[in-house]
Parts: sequence; structure tokens; C-alpha cells
Amino acid sequence: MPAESNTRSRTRRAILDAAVAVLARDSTASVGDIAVAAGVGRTTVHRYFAERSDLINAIAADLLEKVHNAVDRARIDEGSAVEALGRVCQEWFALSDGFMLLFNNPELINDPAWSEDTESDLKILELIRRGIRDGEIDGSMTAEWVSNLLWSMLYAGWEYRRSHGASSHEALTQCLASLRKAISP
Amino acid sequence: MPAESNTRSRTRRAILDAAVAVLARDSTASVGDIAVAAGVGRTTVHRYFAERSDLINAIAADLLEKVHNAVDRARIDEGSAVEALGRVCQEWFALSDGFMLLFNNPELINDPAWSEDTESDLKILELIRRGIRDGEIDGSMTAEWVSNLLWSMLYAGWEYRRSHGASSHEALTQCLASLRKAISP
DNA sequence: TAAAAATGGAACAATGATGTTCACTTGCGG
DNA sequence: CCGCAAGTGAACATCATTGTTCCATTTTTA
Repeated sequence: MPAESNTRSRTRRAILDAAVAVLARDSTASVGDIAVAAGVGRTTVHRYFAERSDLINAIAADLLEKVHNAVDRARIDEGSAVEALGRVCQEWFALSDGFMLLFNNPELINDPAWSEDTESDLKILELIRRGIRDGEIDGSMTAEWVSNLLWSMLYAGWEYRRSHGASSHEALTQCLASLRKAISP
Repeated sequence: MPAESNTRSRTRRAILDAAVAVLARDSTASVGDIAVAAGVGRTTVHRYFAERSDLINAIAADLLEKVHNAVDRARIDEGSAVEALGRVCQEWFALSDGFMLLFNNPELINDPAWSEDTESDLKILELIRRGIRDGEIDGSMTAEWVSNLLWSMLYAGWEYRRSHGASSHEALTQCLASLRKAISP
């Protein structure tokens, strides 16, 4: 199959990005709202994603890829486990819109791609177990709980920024500090 | 005005409780879905709450009252601040459905009753400040951040129970332990 | 520059939720 | 045990969203 033309892939990206931004604020936004946000006609959106669910699925796939890339960039095999977790946190922190969208969109979480444990989830769990083995992370907690902690800290950081006007840097710093304290042995 | 008859207030409660339970799982559930869950005709729901938004507002008010009552029961002026925070956590943990509903219902959070800082929010912030003054809580964090931490820990606990099949007791225990570690000086 | 690709926008049918009315039961409560 | 408050379900109009089609217009690109 021929590669998608440049114009088409640019338009596709614009729609996808706008959809994430809009749906993160209001998960019930209409296709029309998304089209406006993307600076594109509603017809065009339907030309790229026939049904609303196709758009949702595309968002899920896109986010999944971003998550994977973030984990790669974090080089989780290098250095101490806690440091590596910090790097993952930092990378994921930038994906706030996508995750906010994921949180309050049951249909998204139930997407096959996000089934039980994504590849990235498993990598993080393994990283946490390494931290526990090395005595860097409190072994009285299950790896799953630590993983939950990480997510909820990210959430706290995003919320801190959103509702208290904290800068991203500020929020991330607090986030990381609290996570380190919470998981330390 | 005459007090509401027993039957009426019972029906009202049934609708309200069913609405919380249903909307916590799917925030877009129809009034019909709620009526079925409440074991009541859709017409009856509309008799109690003319519009959908009236029902939503009633839920908000109801939850707000539960939150207040929980804070009262926690006797936040007694004992150490950290112990008191623990009691609040424990009380609030039981309101999971309501909060889940609150989290992914923008229209609910924007309800006048939940404006900026509810009475309970202010009480908790004051409690946290007391903890910081008394040296029980790390003073390098703002009270607002600690408050956010508390919420995100609750969220982590609920999620741990939901997706990892942990018992309420287990989840709450982890929740409290991690919170204490995160906020300790 | 001209063909091809991409977009815009109007119009339309289908759908599902909402809110209202009404005539008909049900079942409390005095 | 009976009357009346309360609830039921059907029917109806309204509304917003969705998905589709068609044609004119703009933008790419060959």
C-alpha cells in the first residue's frame, strides 16, 4: 500500500491532537466540537474516521504508542530503579491530556489495546520489582500497589497544576519527591 | 411546608442511590438506565427531578452532605493531625462511588456547591497546617499539595481494590501507610 | 498550468435521549 | 377496608448528534 500523503497525515495528526485536547476537558464533546478545534470541517473528520468509535480507537492507539516511546526514552535499565522510575514519571507527566482522557473514558480503557497489562505496564512492574530486590523500594508493598501509587502521583501533579496554577516543573518536582518518600524502604 | 411523606422520601433515596451507583460506572448513563436501576419508572424519576440536571444537582448536594458528615465523624480536632487525617481518609474511603462520579463529571464539579473550596476542604487544609506547625508533616510541602496527595491516595486505593481485587481493608491500609510516609517530615 | 487530491459546507435521514401528558394501577395510611 | 397519594407504561413532540451524500472550492503536485 502506498504511504499516506503528507497533507493527509498532517490533517490526521491535527484531528487526533485536537480530539485529545478537547475530549480531555469534556469526554462527551461532539464530533463537531472536535472538528472546530482541529480547524477542519466535520465532513473531513468523518472522512478520516468513519465513526466516532474509529476516532476513539485511533486515539487509544496513538496514546499507547506515545507511552511506549516514553518508556524507551526513559532507559529503564540504566541506573538505580528509583532513578529510572523518576525518569518514566517525567516522560509520562508530559502526556497529561492523553491520560486525563483515558481516565474518564471507560470505552477507551476497555479498548483491546489497553486490555489488562500493556507491554509498558509489565516493564514498569519489572522495574519496580528490581527496586524491591535491590532494597531501594519498600518490600512491604506489592509491585502493583507501587504502580498504582505512581499513577496517582501523576494525577496529583496534574491536578495541582490545573487547580492551583502551579507550573509544570513545580508540580513534577512535588510529584517526584512524594513518590520517592512513599516508596522508600 | 409539610414534610415529605415516608414513601416519597424512600423513593427519592432509592433514585438518588441508584443514580450514584449507575453514574459512577458510566457517567453518560441515561435517565432510563437510572430508573431501571432504582426499580422505578422513568416517569417517576422525572416527577422527582424534572430535568437531568436537577438529578445531578441533587446528587452533588447529597454527596456534599455525606462529605461534611464524614469530616464531623472524624473529629479532626482531637489527637495528632496525622491521626486525624487518617480518620478522615478512612471516612472518605467509604464514599468511593460518589467521588468516582465526581471525578469524571465536569458538570458536577462545576456545581456551585463545589465551587472553589468547600467548608470541608478548608477544614482539611487547616488540619494539614496544624500538622505542619506541630512538625508532624513535612513543611517543605504546601498544604494544598498535601491535600492533593490525600485525594490521589484515595484514588489509588479505590483503583487497587477495583482492578486488583484487593479488599477494602487491604486497600485502605496501603493507602494510609503510603500517605503517612509521603507526608512525614 | 492542469489534473488530482483534499476540503468545505449544505442538506438529509436515522437515531437515541429528553421532557411531557394522560389514562390506568398499586398499595399506604387513616 | 376504602380513598387517595403515588407509581406505571405508553404515546408524543423535541432536540442534538451521528453518519452520509453531493457538489463547489481550494490546495498539491506532477
